[in-house]
Amino acid sequence: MAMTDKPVTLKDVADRAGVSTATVSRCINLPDSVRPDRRARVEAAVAALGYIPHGAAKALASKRSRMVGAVFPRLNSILFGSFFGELQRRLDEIGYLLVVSTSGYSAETEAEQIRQLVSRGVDGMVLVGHRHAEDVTGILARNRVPFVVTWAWRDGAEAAQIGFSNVDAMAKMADYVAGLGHRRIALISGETDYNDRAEDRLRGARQRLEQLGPGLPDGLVEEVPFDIDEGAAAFARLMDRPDPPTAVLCGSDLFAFGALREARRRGLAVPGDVTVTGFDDTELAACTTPALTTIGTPRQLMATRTAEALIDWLETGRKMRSIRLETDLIIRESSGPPPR
Amino acid sequence: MAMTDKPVTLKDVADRAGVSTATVSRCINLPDSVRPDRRARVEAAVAALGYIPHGAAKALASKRSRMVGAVFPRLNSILFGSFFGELQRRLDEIGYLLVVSTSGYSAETEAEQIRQLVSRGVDGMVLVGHRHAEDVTGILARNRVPFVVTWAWRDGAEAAQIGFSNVDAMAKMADYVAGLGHRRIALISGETDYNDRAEDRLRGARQRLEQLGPGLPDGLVEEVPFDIDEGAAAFARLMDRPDPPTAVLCGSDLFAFGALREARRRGLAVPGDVTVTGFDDTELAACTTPALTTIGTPRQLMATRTAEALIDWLETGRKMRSIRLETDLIIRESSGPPPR
DNA sequence: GTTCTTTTTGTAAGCGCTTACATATTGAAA
DNA sequence: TTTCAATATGTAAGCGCTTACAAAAAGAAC
Repeated sequence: MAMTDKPVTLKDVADRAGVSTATVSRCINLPDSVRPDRRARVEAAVAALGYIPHGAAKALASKRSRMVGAVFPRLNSILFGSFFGELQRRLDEIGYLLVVSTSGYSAETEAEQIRQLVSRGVDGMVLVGHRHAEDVTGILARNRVPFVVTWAWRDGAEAAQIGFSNVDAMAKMADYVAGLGHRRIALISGETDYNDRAEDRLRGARQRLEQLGPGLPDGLVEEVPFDIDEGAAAFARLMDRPDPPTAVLCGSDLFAFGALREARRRGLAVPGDVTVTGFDDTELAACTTPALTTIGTPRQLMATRTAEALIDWLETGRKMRSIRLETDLIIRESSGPPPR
Repeated sequence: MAMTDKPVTLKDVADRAGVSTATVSRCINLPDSVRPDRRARVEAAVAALGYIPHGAAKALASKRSRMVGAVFPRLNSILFGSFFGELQRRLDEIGYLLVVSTSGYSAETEAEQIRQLVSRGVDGMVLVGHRHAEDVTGILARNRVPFVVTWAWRDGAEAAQIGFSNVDAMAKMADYVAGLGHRRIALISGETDYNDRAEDRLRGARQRLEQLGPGLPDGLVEEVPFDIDEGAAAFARLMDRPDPPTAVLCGSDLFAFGALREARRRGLAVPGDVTVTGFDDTELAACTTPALTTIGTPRQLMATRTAEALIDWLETGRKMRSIRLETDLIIRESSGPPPR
């Protein structure tokens, strides 16, 4: 295949095809602008030499990398997996590469990662939530990197957003559980520092429960890191109270899985003794025993729309418009009336 | 901050600090080679201007992108999540960026994606399994892109590998289940086309079961796509047979989750009526009812070692040596003696 | 102070590609 | 044919950085 020992360049192709480098470049980027016979010659040369374009050179010359960056809190969890996978797939289809990094739920780290990605020359970015370190929007603006906020929704937000209202979603769940007759309702929440999704969910539950009567006293709110075992431990603490709740809302399916495990360990029936609900409707929510009542979040749709809208923005230069998506209350088996 | 409207370049920093571009470059890449006073001036200029290096230019000039590529079958599943997340985290620590794409379990697509990543200039690659399209190793070799194979182990393989033996792992499970007294044992396997992990697991089970007596007749092997629902359906087909198995080995926890769900739907007790085992020990294997007996795969360790060894290879130029990792049989509640 | 070595800095030539702009070719109309 | 517009191609100037190499400065030894 390769004639020489060094990587094949555009120039090599041009020489072999007997045309200028400009023509080869056009064959690749604007094929219609070169006459068919020449194009055929060039394509033959490309194939014969096994030419692979040099992305960095391309990016440098064209000032576009066709890379989109994303910073997620974590990757090693079922939470972001489906969103991320779909996002990657869609971007790939449109010819963009997704580069991803993680913030570990720290605003500092997130800012650092964003800087990294900007330095790598991403054309656009996908962020999670509205809350970020001070300088983030500045950096993004100064470097003209369009970005979308996902997983959240704020009315009238300046930033482009494709997401759902965490407040409303959790309120919906609170509504349902209170409607079942529960009067002592607890919440296992993710840590709310620099996490506006967790904060919104907490607020949604609290507002609605206060409105409906039961309220949500501080003692019944456990704020813990996103993790199954933490969920289990938080559930244990709640049930060890002198006045344990009859329903435990979880800010994440992850917590609910832990809670279910702990309930089983203690011989507590769900929902007979205590109702447990999740949030996210992850792949496995339907597989637990009992199957989990939870909030369905439109992760796949959110990913698809994000990819499409962001790329459109990048290609046309016209700022995308935000899209508000809806969540669903999914009632399975883990919820029921309080024990009497 | 920024004085002009355009992105800040090395030259801008150099002008402001009153030094040459070479000196600025050195401040960034070999800080020790420039005198402290000048370095301070440069650093001040960098800070004042908010300079962010241009990755593409850097890559073009230095012929190193500090990017590592990875192609996974899928991303939107719990299977690769923990491996991937850890890999990303480790690479980031060492200053490398992970760019990832998916093959959808197709060799064609995988080759395409690898070409893409090579074109993007990745310095190294992480692949899953040993089986790839024809030209893959050629492309990688010609472009001098070192790569590691993960999730699998082949004695004497030429490629660098960090993984475990899927054959041995599944044999271990077969051993255990046969030892429990089962004589009709079925297997729900992932599709084996272009998937040597699934193939190895199938082979491991078959070899060992033949050796031990029960054997693994074709009728008791369901080969389906990696998916919970497919697992449930396969389990249903197996149990609908006139002579249903007393134990169902699953080639993935995913299948097992589906099987458990279907068993519950049918009122089958696990393990009373039928034993179900998984593979991978995903986060949730301990949370199902009954908790899943499965094979623990060293995903985190594999990720850590992969990152370290690959980067070492890239930096020193000395080919890394392969590392064989071990799997564990994890016995929980979903397995027991056959009904009598 | 000299002289010679060592360290620090600057100069400038690319890295592989895109893209104005200039030039050449084509084909239709006259 | 000739003429002119339209189209296709080539020329060459960068894109922002790294890095030989050359030049200058600093330090050591005398």
